[in-house]
Amino acid sequence: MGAEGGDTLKSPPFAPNSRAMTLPHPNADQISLPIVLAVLGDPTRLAIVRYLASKEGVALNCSQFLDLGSKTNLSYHLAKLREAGVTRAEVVGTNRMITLRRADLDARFPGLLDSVIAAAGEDKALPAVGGADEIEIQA
Amino acid sequence: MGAEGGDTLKSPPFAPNSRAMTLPHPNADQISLPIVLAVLGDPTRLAIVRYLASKEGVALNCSQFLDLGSKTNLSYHLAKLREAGVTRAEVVGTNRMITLRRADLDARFPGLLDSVIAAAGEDKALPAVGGADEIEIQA
DNA sequence: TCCTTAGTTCAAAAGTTATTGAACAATTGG
DNA sequence: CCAATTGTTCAATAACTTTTGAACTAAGGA
Repeated sequence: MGAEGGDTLKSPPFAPNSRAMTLPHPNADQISLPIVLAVLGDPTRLAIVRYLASKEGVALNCSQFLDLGSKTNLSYHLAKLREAGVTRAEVVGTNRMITLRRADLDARFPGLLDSVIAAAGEDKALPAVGGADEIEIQA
Repeated sequence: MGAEGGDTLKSPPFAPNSRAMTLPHPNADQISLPIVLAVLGDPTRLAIVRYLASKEGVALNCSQFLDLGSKTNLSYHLAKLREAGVTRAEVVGTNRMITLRRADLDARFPGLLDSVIAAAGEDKALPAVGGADEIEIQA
């Protein structure tokens, strides 16, 4: 991945967050540029971000991305995105409702997310989330 | 690095370019977003790009970056940047004159380079060329 | 309660990337 | 020509990252 991304799936260096119910996220000022770039530099994760951007305002659960990989593999990639500060995951029952951290990213790295999303939209080589059965749950 | 970057230091999938005198570069339409992001997601390479941006218009040779790593290591990172299409390296004598491929990057990914450079400029954790990162030991 | 759905964790295997030093090649200045 | 300068290549190794399946937890519905 390049930039050292911390522990991934180990004891969080982030918020207090004990006794599970929320997942660890960096706060805005802890978001690192090289880590964000490295995390976005993976086609699966870039495809996740592109899809999230295309549904902005809607919180999606992990199963929405099953076209992009196995359940286990998505769990891994979604954790990377969350730990890098690119996405936020809110626990709702057995679901993780996932959103882009647009405001935080725009504040830290103005223009970056927009240019990445626009360019990703043009990228024919990226894997895509197929337009089949979509169960969107409103925020 | 994430995105599959091709062979690196092997037979070029790019231009004809036989019998060394020019180095292999992708042309603009071959530049891939995930590969560029993955390549920029390394602190050393991001520092190289930041420094190139700070000297835009000037072609720098590899030795300029020696603060960021060993000669061999820089050769490796500069090859990655070149192969991803982020930089151009022109052979001039024993030197490789290195420039940012700003026009090509702006054409392919509008706004991306500017936002990365601006954000990298704010990043206190990145290694620096001008000695800002150096620990000076007194005699 | 039992079953299903949603997602995580673990450990192993595979694959990639980064770093190193020694050896090399090409150019240029003395 | 010789030596210095510039940078590449090679092979080894270290250090990650990604992918996988099996086992697991937690919540919610029948």
